[in-house]
Amino acid sequence: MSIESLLISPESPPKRERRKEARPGELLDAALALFVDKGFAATRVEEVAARAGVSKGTLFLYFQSKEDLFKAVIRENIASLFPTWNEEFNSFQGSSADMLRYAMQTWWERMGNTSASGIAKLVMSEAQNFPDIAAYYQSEVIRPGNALIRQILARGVDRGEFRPLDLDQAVYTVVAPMIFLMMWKHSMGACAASAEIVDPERFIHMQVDVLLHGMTASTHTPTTP
Amino acid sequence: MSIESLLISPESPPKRERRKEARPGELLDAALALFVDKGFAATRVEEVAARAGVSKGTLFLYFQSKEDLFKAVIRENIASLFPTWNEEFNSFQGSSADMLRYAMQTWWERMGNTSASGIAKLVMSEAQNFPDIAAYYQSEVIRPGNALIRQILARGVDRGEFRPLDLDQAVYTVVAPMIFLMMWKHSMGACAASAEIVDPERFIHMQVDVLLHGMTASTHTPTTP
Amino acid sequence: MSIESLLISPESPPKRERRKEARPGELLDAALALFVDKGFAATRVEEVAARAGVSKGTLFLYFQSKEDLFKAVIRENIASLFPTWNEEFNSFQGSSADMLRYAMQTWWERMGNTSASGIAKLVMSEAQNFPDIAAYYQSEVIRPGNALIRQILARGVDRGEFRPLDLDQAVYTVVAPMIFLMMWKHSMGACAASAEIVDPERFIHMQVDVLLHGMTASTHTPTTP
Amino acid sequence: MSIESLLISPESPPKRERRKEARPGELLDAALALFVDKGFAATRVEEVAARAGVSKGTLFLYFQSKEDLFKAVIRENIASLFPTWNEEFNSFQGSSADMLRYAMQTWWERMGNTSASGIAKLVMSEAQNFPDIAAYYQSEVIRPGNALIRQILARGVDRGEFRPLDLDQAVYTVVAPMIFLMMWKHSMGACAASAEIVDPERFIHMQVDVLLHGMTASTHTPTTP
DNA sequence: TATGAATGAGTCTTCATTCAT
DNA sequence: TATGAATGAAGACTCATTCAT
Repeated sequence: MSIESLLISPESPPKRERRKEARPGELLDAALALFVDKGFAATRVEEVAARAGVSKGTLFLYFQSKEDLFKAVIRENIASLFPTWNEEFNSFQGSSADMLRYAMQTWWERMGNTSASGIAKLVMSEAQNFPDIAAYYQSEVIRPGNALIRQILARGVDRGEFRPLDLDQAVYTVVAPMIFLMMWKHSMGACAASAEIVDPERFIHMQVDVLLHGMTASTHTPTTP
Repeated sequence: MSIESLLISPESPPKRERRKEARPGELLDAALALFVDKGFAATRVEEVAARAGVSKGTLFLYFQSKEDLFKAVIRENIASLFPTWNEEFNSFQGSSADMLRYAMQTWWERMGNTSASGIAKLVMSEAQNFPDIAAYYQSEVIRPGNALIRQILARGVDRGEFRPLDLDQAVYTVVAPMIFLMMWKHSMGACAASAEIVDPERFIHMQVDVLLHGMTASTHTPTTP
Repeated sequence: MSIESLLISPESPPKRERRKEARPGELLDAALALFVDKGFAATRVEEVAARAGVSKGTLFLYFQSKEDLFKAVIRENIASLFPTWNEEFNSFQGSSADMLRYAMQTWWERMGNTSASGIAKLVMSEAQNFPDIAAYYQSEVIRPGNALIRQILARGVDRGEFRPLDLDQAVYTVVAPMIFLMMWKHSMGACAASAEIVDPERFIHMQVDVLLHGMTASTHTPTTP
Repeated sequence: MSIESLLISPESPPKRERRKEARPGELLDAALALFVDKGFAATRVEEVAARAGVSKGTLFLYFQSKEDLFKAVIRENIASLFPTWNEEFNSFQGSSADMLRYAMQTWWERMGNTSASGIAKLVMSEAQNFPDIAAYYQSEVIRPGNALIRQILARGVDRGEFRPLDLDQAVYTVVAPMIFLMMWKHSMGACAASAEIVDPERFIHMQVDVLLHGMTASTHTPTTP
């Protein structure tokens, strides 16, 4: 869909184009979009192929089966998330509060707002039917993700910026709202009818606000029986 | 079926009457379990029928189609949650902190820990394919649920127990972790491989703790740019 | 295709007839005919179903897969051959020459002239692709068949009717022409063009004649270097 | 196509000339091996091409279709057998018994033991699906082959070495065991499980022995009703 | 000529749905 | 009502064949 292609050529779309390198990526993109949109089962391989601009048979040139395609979609879109992220946080300068706020905003920008959030939805929806994908996601996304958050919280506690916390659980305090937000975007949030649209910016702002209030060192705990 | 049921019962239900009324319910139960477990598409109607102890044909006597069954499952299991809940909270005596804590614990006991949490998973997973179900869920569950939480928070703010809050957003501060917890239970949490099991009790305890800390009136807000 | 069905009823062929017991047999018959005629690969399951008067789906109600159907066809048509045969020969009265002649004629009547000969063709044609079928055929047909022939020859030798023979090999002296005859019938013999049609009666007559001549005790062996 | 090939090369074999002429032969060899091994339908053209060391597309440069390739395989491997054979037997010196023995041994050496036996298997297995191939085989192999055998038998009868025979049928007395042997080698004989392996040498030895015994002139015929 | 990416008609197989009993 | 045999539309996948390079 380059500009030229819109201007020139009423001729014809070149058929039987040979683009071996590009194909898998195009198919993966098409599959991601459709799987996220309609779910794995409700997406026909022919649709994926069509969206990628190729025929059904071509898809099977690159992926052994529909399941194989599914797994490739997940893997492809998960792989490169954490390496860069980890670095960033290792060299972070500033308060732990800022760090946490930055983490959550960044999370949204780089995952929630991209197709990666579709992956999260997909994996959670289909985890039961694809245990190996679930395990893979667990080790490649959840574990490192949690570790990252935990690091931030530990830093805050160490520096006396946050009060002492049960880190194992505190991690979910950050993770849960973010995952909720991503899921929501791809389920209820995508239904036009929904009046209660969740605005990510405001949502995150509030979550951060409450979290930081709640974690900040203070003398008294609210009444607990 | 039992001998007694054949002997006693004066104005007795007719003998071979094999609980006609119960059938739809049994089918709905079976369908709920299987849909939650395997997803809508991966569940065969024959499995549902088998689990309910009837034949495939019988299922179609009560439900026009598989989709119809799906919608009935959702509707059936959503319906009656809030009436009783609302009452309970209208007459609640005690601090708003306790009220919030109670709300979240109750939520888990009555939804998270029951098949109702399966519904949430189901609806979120299939929302795209069943927009009317999503809309229905929105109006029957999400809206009243949010209203309930909002009420609690408003009470806390009014009474000066909580600091002033943007209630529209604050609601999600409570809702997000609970929905996350239910989703998790039915996706990643159900995969044996998962080492990072989330313990609901501890999870909720921590969430409440941080929330109350974070919402409780205090003089200084943590650094916000 | 009974006579009545041709006379009466211009009404309509009853659709959706329920004949659970009859179905597998009808399908097996249809499959046998088509497999023998066109080979396994060239036969479409839909053809089999159509020939059996049912729909494609019905076939899969009774057989898990096309391969499964193939194996069932073989098994079904092989099973009951030898039990009755063995008895017959155990109680045979008469010369061993007559016995051998009877064996070969009977072989043709009961196998060669029936669909069972199609099985032989089928098994030999597809043995490579279905090793387990080949093994099954080996143990259920070839081994008992050879044993039967061997018994007859041994009897002849014992009684001094035949000259001493290397029985292991002599068996093939009887078996080879019969198997050739069955194969021929279903391959070259079925092609109209073929001028050299093999007439089973005369073929067997000659084979028996030469065999008996050749096996009959005599003093001199023809020149062997 | 190289520049050199246009410039140099007086009568020299051009350098990069990759044996154009050899290609079809290599493909035919590969096809023969695979067709014999797996059957026509179960062999993919890509496998044939790979085995011949060329690409799939190249195969279609030389053969219009898979069927065309099949027919070429048969034709190619049948053609030149009989010319040399006929000569040999026209000038044979020695007893007709020796001649027959020699014929059968030679048959095995030059057909049974070579890929030509695979052709027989192939043709018999697929005769139904390729009637023209069957007809061709009939006229190019079976008719001349039978004629050859018939000639030998006639010679024996003429010379008084064999007893008078119905030659039309007697021919099969020789042909049947040989064809059986070839078929067996490529079907049951190729299945490892098979304990009853037929040893060609001993098999032929016995067949010849019985045939010669059976055909040799003698006064009495065994009891025939 | 040779390649191998691309095609799409053809098949097997599944499963929601129907309907005769 | 209840059954479950039968149906057939739909979908995954294969592979002979084509064609741009």
